[in-house]
Amino acid sequence: MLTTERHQLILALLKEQGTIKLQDLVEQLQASESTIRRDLVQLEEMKALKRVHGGAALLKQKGIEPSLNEKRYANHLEKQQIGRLAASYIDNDDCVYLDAGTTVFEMIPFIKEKNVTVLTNGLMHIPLLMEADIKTFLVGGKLKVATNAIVGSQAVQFLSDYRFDKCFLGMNGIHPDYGLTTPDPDEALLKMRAIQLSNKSYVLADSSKLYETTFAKVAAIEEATIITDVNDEEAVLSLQKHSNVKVVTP
Amino acid sequence: MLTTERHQLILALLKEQGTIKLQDLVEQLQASESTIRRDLVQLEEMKALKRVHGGAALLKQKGIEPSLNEKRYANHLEKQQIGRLAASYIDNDDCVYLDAGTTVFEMIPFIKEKNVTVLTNGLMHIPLLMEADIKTFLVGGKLKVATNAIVGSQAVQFLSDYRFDKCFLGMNGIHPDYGLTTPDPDEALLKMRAIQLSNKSYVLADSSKLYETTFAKVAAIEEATIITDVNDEEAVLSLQKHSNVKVVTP
DNA sequence: AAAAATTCAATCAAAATCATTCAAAATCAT
DNA sequence: ATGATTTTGAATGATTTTGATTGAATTTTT
Repeated sequence: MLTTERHQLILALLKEQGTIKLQDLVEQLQASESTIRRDLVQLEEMKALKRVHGGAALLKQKGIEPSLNEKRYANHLEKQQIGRLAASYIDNDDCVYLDAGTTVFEMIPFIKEKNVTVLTNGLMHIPLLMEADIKTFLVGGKLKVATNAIVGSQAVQFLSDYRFDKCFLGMNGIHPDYGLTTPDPDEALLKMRAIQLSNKSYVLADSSKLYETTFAKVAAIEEATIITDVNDEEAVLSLQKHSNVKVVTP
Repeated sequence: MLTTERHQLILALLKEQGTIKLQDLVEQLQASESTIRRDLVQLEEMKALKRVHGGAALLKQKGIEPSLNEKRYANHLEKQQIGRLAASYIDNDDCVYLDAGTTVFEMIPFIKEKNVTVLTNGLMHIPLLMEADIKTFLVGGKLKVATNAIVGSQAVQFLSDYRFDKCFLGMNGIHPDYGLTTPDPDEALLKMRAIQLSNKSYVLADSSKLYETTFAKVAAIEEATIITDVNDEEAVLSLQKHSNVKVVTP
């Protein structure tokens, strides 16, 4: 195996798992311990990873990919289906805003229309957007480490210079009375502004978020189309009295 | 087989696989090792691929860390020393601009002062900045895939709302007559604006960039302190007549 | 706190790959 | 047909990478 290939594999495995043992690398790459040690030394020099006793770990990259716990989350399939349906609402030549949600992340590989322009505040989306050859703009502002998202007043102001055909937002609470809510006030401001600037707004949320409420109000429930999965038919029917709800099924 | 045919086949195989061994090419093209080596040398000269030990790789592979796309971590040790000296110019509470240069990347781990705020347009810097717990803002604008940098008029405008104690810039050409230059006009505009908005400007460049000129003018040479390594003592002395030059030695 | 186990870096020989050189073969121009 | 030029493949010495070994360092266990 070429050295370059080994390095790429090492980083791919590391991205999956967050940390990895040297012995695991020896087995999976079918190379000697000495070779893997040299590889890790070189990758550390290039600041692509950091060495720990017995192996290697990713640099602190919270949220670069959906958190490892969340990636293993039972709702992953549902999120993919929500993502697929969401992407189907995008047309050729659309300008869309994608916020930093994990379900929004799932929709990116399904975006197949031509000449789509994306503005996003989610750094975790960048590799997929590049992979999909989608023309991408990034919101400017403060980096929020916990979610690898761009937030803050500068971000809101940056956003205000644009308009979108559609926006796609993650949300943590969707309630007929309390509206659309999210835990973080900074992100709530951005989501609110994105809705104001878009012709159509979509909220992507799995059913666990329905009839939940979190800290910061984003908008009234009527202001966005909810894309969710089936959980409780009655609950969805009840929600539909207040909002346009699109449901995916497994 | 005609040389041209072989070249096309080599590139086709490479597009499929991302990397390929020289021995595989010998087998698949039914040509000698010497011939294939010459082919790879020529294709590299044409910048159609890059050679790695034992074979070849695509120049830019989607999803691969930008820092891994260099054949060897070119001038790595020198860049680290330049980076270390550059970081030593940062004081507590400084607001600094870091552009998307590879030598600028090297300085991040050496930033130890307290309460430093960084604004950057280089996405490759994000993991290191997070690792170093540095308060980070990101420029807003268009994503330039080739360098993983934010560029464009929006980026220049975003920058214009800030001021910096210091800025640290990569540069490809440093010449007493033609000034500071870089290949890409979009990036040149950003660098120019950064210099205008900073109390002190530093250019980080290894000696291979001295007395070189590239396409787009950024500023006159007097407008920044050059941080470089020793290459030719006379050349450095001559440069010092025009600009403040700081030299690192191995 | 000490011993045992595990992991680490350094070193070195072997293997693999590299660039250079040169003669032979193939192609081109006259 | 012939001489000139280009391309090819083999040989050789130089360089790089790999894997094994060993003593040192670190972590785990008692």
